[in-house]
Amino acid sequence: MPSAGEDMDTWIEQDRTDRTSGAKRTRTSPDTGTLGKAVAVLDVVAQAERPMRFRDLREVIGQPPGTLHRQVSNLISEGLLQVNPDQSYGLGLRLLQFAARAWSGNRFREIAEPHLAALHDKTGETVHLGVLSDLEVIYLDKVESRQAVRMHSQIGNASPCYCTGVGKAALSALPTEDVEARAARIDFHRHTEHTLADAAALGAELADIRAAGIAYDREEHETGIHCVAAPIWSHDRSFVGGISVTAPSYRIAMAQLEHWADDVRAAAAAINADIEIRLGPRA
Amino acid sequence: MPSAGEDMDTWIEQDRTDRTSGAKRTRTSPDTGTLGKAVAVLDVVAQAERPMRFRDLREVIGQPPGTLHRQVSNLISEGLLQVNPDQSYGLGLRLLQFAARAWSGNRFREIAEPHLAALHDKTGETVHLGVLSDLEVIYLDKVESRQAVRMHSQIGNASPCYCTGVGKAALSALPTEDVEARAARIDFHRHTEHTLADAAALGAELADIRAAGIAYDREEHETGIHCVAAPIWSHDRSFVGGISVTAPSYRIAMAQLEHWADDVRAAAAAINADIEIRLGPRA
DNA sequence: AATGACGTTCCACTATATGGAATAAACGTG
DNA sequence: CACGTTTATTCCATATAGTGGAACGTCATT
Repeated sequence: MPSAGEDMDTWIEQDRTDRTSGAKRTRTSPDTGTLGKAVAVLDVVAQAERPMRFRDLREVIGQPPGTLHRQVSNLISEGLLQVNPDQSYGLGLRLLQFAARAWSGNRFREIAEPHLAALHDKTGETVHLGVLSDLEVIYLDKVESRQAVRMHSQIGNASPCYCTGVGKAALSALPTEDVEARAARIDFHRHTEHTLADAAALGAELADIRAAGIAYDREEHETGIHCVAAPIWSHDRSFVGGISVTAPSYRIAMAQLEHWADDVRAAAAAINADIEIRLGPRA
Repeated sequence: MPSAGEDMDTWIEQDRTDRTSGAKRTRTSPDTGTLGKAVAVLDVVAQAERPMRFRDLREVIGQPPGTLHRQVSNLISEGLLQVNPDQSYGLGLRLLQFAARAWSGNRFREIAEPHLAALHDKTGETVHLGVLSDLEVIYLDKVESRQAVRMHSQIGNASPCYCTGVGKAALSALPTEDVEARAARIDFHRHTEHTLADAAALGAELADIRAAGIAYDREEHETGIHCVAAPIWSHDRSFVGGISVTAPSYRIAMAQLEHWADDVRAAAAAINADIEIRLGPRA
């Protein structure tokens, strides 16, 4: 049993007996066979900075040309991958379609939506909804004042859990053993001078957050941006996430964030109550 | 060679010698093996109206329990699928992450963006960017006045090509043989009383559109909504799409749309020029 | 025109997905 | 509350489907 990090998979066991016994398991998930290799390709294309052509892919993936070619062909046939006019690869449009459904079909998002809107009305600042996915927070929704900044710039994006309000709030909803297991795998990159430095600092911070029911991001991810956040969770904690009110520090003082804490906490509590009702044990 | 419909796959041939010789090929893509089965599962979950539990999936997919279970397990491990608290399946968050990248990394969208904004400034109405994907239009971007309507409600969504402005514009950029091949596969559902009834009507309409360089949707998809659209394309027509200005007919008269036609055509021409420069043969 | 790099196809081989059956867990019901 | 029934999960021999080396096109480069 490799790691006890994932507890949202209790229903379906995912670790199968490791056939390739001494194989290097870098980071990527318990053997998912052909599918795993396929999404590995997608991942490379998704993560890539510069345009990736066949040769570039080959270099990163390390598969022989014949094999890679077929994998890529299949992905293209399925619409998950595209060839740009300049023969570089891009993610396929089918992923957009899937995501549109994933988003609109997401029960958490649906339930949280009105509460986010209310919170935005009350504060006038940007409100986020995010859920924890392993070591990252994925933003599911966003309500903001000026539409100038595009919604898509955030939705679906992932940020580290240890330096965001939503991330720390989400972690605070997990049992400490679980947090410790995850923390051990975190690469604590120092984004700003306020970024938490290590697992110990995170653990201490989380204790405070649990006590208060509120998490602050004090410019820990991006200089000049801070936020108040509160945790939300499903009845069995298989999902944990959070909501936050984010603002630029030059305009909104820390004191103001603290003043909003009650509203944020209340909104989160309301969401949790709704979740309990609509997704609870006896839903 | 089964069908001449897909010409955006010339670079990578996707039809492999059919091992299962007399197999029924309903509609889904030329044998993509394990991957194909996996996305078939995703598709079922995505398309599903009611919540799908294991049993429901099994019924639709028609795979034996053991097999389906492993496929589902793998999808879950990869984050492409999730189990909701009520043990129904939903699309995974990883799809959101991929989509965020697919969107921000899309060259077409990137190039078109400023032109869409300009067109919106000029008209004050909602502007769309969509690309043709087989028989459907997938919306890549949207600029609208009131932010009340959520962006996500459209982005990534697919609409039929035969009853939307963008769709008809896109088709008009394809060679007639190609259009005919696709038209033969279209199910001409009568969304409104103005919806084109069959392939012949579509063909005639497309001739007009080609001549004018402008397509109208005269409440053909949704009653009370009409639009002006113009085609855009890549140098080799491997991608075709369109941009449109959409408005409710009660507020904006047809005459006004016709008045905007020149602007729409000009914007599309500008996008095409940009594409030629930045994605052209000698990019 | 010749060279070389890159991409694609082919086919014997074997790793991997398959599905039937057996097991376990959840569910409803008398 | 125990029973039968439905639904989900595990296991394993088998065969299918993915693999990768090598041979073949194809395009750019000198």
